[in-house]
Amino acid sequence: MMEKDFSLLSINFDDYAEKIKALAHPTRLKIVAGLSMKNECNVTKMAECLNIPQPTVSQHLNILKNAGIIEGFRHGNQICYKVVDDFARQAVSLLK
Amino acid sequence: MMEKDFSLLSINFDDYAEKIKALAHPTRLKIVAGLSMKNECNVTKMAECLNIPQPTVSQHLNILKNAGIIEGFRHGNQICYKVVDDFARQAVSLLK
DNA sequence: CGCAAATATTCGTATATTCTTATATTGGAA
DNA sequence: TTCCAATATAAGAATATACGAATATTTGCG
Repeated sequence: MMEKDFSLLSINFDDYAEKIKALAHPTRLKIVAGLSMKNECNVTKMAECLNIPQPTVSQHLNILKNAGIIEGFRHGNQICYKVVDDFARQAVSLLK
Repeated sequence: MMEKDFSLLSINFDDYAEKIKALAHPTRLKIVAGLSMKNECNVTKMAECLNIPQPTVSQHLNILKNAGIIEGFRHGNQICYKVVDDFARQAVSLLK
């Protein structure tokens, strides 16, 4: 099955699985969906909008960051996160 | 952030997260990618191609089935699985 | 410096996943 | 019916995840 599908051979399934795992949580999916519309957002605002504690948001952001999906940019006091991964952006754009 | 994005309000993030979680494993990703090219495949062949034990494959197939991503059709002795979920098909088509 | 706001980290516990091994079920053929 | 191949299920150990609570770090400002 797999050996003969040449087009699949170049895909790094481990890397994608890791990225997908980072997206596989309602809160993180909301964060990425929200960020890919808003362009960027700081942590406190996300925590308010999602109505969950700030440390929990930071933990989710860290998971997304480690997966290479988002990056944070400091603006003075606060840190604005934005989506930097094309696959994640495209995947989230499939949601409806 | 979230409240004002009307286009996000209709998305069921819990359902999608569950589906995405089912895809968030290298083996399951390979299975879905393989099936969406091959159209269908039985369990023994998948186990051979992926080089993993048959019970492990069955367990992964069960996870994908419970998430509504694949369905199995019995052909005599064996069961052929195929992808029946559009989101999963589209998501996997993003891999490269 | 010293304080307050924004964000990150740590830790403990509860729960979920993954994989292996062993066993059960189902269908076809002799 | 009996055997074999294909598939599924069960049980248990190891590992990973999730989340709340407490604490730490960083930055800007007076």
